[in-house]
Amino acid sequence: MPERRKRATIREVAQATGLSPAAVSYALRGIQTSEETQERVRAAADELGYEAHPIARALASGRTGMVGLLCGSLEDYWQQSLAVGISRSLLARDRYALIVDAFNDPDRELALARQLRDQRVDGLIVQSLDPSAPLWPELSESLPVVSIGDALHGGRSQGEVVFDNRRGVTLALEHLRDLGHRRVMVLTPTLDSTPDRPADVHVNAEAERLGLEVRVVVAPQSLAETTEAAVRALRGPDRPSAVFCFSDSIAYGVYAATRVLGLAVPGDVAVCGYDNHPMSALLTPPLTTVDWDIDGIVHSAVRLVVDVIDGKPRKRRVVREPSLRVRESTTGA
Amino acid sequence: MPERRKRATIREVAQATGLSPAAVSYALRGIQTSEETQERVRAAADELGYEAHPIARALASGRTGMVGLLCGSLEDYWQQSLAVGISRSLLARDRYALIVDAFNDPDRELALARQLRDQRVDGLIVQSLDPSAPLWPELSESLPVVSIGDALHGGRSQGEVVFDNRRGVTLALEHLRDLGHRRVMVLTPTLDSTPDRPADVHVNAEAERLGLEVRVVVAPQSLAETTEAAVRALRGPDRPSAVFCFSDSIAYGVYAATRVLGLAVPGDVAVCGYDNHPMSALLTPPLTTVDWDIDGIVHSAVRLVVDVIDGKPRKRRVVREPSLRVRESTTGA
DNA sequence: CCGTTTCAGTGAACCGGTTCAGAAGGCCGC
DNA sequence: GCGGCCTTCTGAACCGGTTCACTGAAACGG
Repeated sequence: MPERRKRATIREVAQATGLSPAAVSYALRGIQTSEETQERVRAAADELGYEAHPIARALASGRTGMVGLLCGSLEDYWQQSLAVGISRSLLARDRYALIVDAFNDPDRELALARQLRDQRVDGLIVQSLDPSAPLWPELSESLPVVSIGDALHGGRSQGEVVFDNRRGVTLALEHLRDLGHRRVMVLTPTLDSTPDRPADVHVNAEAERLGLEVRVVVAPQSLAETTEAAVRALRGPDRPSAVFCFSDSIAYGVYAATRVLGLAVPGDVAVCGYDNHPMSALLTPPLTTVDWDIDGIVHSAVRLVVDVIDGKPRKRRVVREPSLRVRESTTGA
Repeated sequence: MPERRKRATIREVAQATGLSPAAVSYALRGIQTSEETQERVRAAADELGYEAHPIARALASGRTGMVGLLCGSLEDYWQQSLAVGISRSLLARDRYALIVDAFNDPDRELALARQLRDQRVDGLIVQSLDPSAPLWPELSESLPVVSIGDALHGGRSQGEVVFDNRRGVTLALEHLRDLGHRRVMVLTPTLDSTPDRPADVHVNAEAERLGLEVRVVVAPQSLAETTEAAVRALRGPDRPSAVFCFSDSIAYGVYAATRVLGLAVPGDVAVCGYDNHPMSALLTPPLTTVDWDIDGIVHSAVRLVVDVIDGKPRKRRVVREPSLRVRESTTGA
């Protein structure tokens, strides 16, 4: 085990400048001291190679400079991008992200939330699997919690970045209707308990409004299973003329199914996705999909949590609107 | 700003049990105390809702339980998967990853490495942009450093997970030769300073050995530019019969180029990638590519760094071998 | 039976900052 | 000339654990 080089402490800087440790502490943070003293302290600190010890600072001040990021599942491209973006964005604000993955297990999610609190993160960004869990209100009282995707029920969390999924559904279905489709199949990850994608309710309402005949089908997790399910659904004589998938990866399964069945996209069946995965532009044909502006979401979430941590009053709730990326999987070449 | 609920300290547990704080500290870690005392202490701790304070522990013991992960660029799918995997793997060992992104800037990389050291991470996993930087030897002396992808020059880092890229090149080129190709174009991200993908040197040597005529072309960063470059390269009369891309995303650009030019894959031109991005199996046609077993790499790196931190003697160097995923982009349907 | 180990537990120092109450000095107005 | 206020700085407590040197007692060995 390598030996850590001993670094200068604040007391040594104090000794070098003839000041008290307290004065040095203040001076280094630029408060409660004269310009001249600050200058002198900085010089001495540089001289000695002094660097603040974040751990000691955290213990004394109660803030760690770390923000917990609790993800439902990092398997998911979407959450992965979010995690990476948030990590970068926090770093730009001199904070670190502690990224943690619940592996799609709500129990584990709650355990990890506690664990992060015990790690003394300054705040928490969470895209919850189970926003109604009783832990959230409790947690929100002891540290700033910002939720992404859906408000945490019951707890008045300190911030929310909400996706307007209804708008996303509307965009996709209107697009399909405008292209003349009447019979649309909707493939959704799960029907219930995906609070951020309330497919069943809103899809049916919108379909009614637009005069569409929809059939909602649950897609399994894996690509292979999704492909099978799509093959079954597209084989019958009452094949829909368009498929709306509630995630791009489901759409990939549909693409695979069309290959199996020898169907042309969009000639025999139009396909519309949800997420705008970068890969979706590269498929043959490129996939029409609902785009979510990840950067904007990241920015909102980080800004919310940081402002709450810093005690700045902030708008508590940000709603992000999706847009539709129209490509050839619905319009043809 | 929400008020943090005050939690029980070790001294309160000591008071409750009539022991000294030191005894409680020992008992909770199961050392230096009798079974019976440990039991009593645990009971009292549960009673009081005591949870260890990681920050205080870190300050006193000098270990934070955090491992820094320094990535060259999280833009890259490859590094993103690695980061996510490492983060999960560390979590499973009760440690946290501090993920940090250098945005492809070697200077920033070094600054971040220092910053992580100052954050007192217990160890560092790094996929360096610049393994020859003079900082590495210095850093390796003050904390465990494990490099992924290429050994850190000069510094005897505490561990290395090395990719056998030569083997990857060999696999791909042999595969193409076996299919009868003679004129192969190689698309590589950059010629120099990609130590983990020493394309130019080894490609030429292997091509010679296999009797292939290769042309090495540098692919730009973005997909659009890559597509343009590929269009230019594939348009001329001396079009190669196969393209070997040093990353799957470059291959995506080649796919786009073949669409522009109306070329059939693999009929007019066979394409082989490198990385085995999950999406590559979904393209039309599915992409033949060199696969790297990310889980294995993750596991090796985490194991190395954790063992060094824990002072366990370990094999210092692990070499990972790639395998070839043969799909239709070279063999046809 | 007495000297030597081992074991369980104690007290105090320590990790390296922050923060609070208070003191010294300078400046102000009256 | 004096009370009051502001600025700058100090001393000491504190954050909440860990660890080291040491003690008393029990176990052990010859």
